[in-house]
Amino acid sequence: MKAATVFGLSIAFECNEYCCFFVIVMSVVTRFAPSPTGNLHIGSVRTALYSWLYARRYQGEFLLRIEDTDRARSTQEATQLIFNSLHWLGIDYDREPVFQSRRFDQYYAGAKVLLDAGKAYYCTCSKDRLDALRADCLERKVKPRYDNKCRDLNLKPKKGTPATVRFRNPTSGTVVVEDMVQDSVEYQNSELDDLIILRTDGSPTYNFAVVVDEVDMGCTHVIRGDDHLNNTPRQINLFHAFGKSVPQFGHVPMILSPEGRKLSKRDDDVSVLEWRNEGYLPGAVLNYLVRLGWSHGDQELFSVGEMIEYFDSAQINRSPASLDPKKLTWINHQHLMKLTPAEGLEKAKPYFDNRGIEVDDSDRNRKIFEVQQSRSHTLVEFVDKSVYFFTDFDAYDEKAAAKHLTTTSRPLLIELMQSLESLENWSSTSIHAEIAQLVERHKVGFGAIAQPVRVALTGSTVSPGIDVTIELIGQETALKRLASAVNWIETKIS
RNA sequence: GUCCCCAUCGUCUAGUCAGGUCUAGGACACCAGCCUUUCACGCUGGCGACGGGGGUUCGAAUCCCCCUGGGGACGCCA
Repeated sequence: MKAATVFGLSIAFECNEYCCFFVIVMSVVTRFAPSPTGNLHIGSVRTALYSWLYARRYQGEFLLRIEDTDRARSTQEATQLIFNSLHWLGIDYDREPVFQSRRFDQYYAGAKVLLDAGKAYYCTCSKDRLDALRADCLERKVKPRYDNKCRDLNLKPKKGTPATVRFRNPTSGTVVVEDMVQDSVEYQNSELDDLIILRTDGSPTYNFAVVVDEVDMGCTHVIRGDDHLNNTPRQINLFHAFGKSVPQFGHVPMILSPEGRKLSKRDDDVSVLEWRNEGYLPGAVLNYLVRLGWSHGDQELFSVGEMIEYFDSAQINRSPASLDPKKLTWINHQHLMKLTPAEGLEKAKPYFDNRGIEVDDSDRNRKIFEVQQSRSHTLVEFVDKSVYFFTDFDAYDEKAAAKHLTTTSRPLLIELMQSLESLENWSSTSIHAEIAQLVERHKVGFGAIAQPVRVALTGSTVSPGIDVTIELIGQETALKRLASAVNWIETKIS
């Protein structure tokens, strides 16, 4: 569909038959507009996902806008974090990102249009006066709002005189937000006041900048957190003042911490990149996030393609959802189990690198992933559980060694070592046959030999099937570790 | 304080708009059992919810009102 987006217009002009089709293709434009002031947290990522899904679902465009008008709080690092997070998740955007900090000319121009039309005015009220006004309102237990002191003064401040520009909000009537998620929400204009659109330093305020941006970027659908719902009537009035059509809004509820509290931006555990570090798969993170507040019947597991195919704003929940790390882990496990060995190995590579272990794409390594994937919830867990295939462990698990590395198991280990030494066809099948014979000869249970061997080879009592574990550890290493175990038992006795 | 939003198992949710098929379904987690050479996977079963009160109706999780609880907004932050 990318190609259609790029070539849509020219094809549309050439071919009448497809014209109508491409009008639909070009109609949806959504956007994600984070402010670069810290971690990109989970709630933001989910609104980005919903916007992206919506655009992809309707073959529209998805745009990125960095809201960095607050120079004091915006950072380069945070901007990079946004790019990295989206890139890791595979949430791609269709045009170059828009930076609000580079669009001040457009905001001035927009303000001038309103000023010239008498829809905005200069205000010379000082910050102190405004603060006092607000404090007074709070004291009188009424909604804090500007008292319109400068509204009809027709001020023309000279250069150098500090003045803000305010929007002349309608004083009567209602504004109805027709919302894709919240249905229609009605506000009285009397509840709204004349918001500042340009600060004394000339910079635009949020509610004004976004309206100019939505218009310039041609956004048709604005999907964002419901903390913006109360801003929406002001923005709608602004759209009207510009004589522009109002985009379709969709206000999605926030995401709460597992304890049901508001997520804090400072919390590291709410950053998606942290989830990457913990070994979660981007597809699984998307799957988890999409189900948080949205559903498609009883389906729990979605590929990205399915999300796009089924995503539907009508099924977005109106109530906030709490994060459940255990369900994330389960979903990640499910996605991990669907990976082919080659894919799994490739995705695990960076995590092996972190531990200084080199893994190439060999048949053996693929098989290691294959036998571990149902036992691992995350890539980190997979790597942690597989190190003994690559490097020798430092020490036996104390309890495991005490229980299984004993004088009783010693002869069995020695005997197995002998049969493995002469084994020509090194495969789990033939290894299994050797163990089976041993078990038969000594009239013991399979576990009587499997557990001591497991401890000898892996250091602990947990591993995949013992035959395949032996195979994958390799003949040379297996014999070496078996010998060490026998020695260990001897030194323990003496 | 004012305005706005929300409310089904511990959690994510289906069901709510078009009231009956809901003694409320699924999933995660938890518990028990089966499978089994350990750990997992898998399978079977169990525990577990319509916040409260009024209406409307033959019938309410579903519609209306009130209460309670939670959240948001009310910035020269975004």
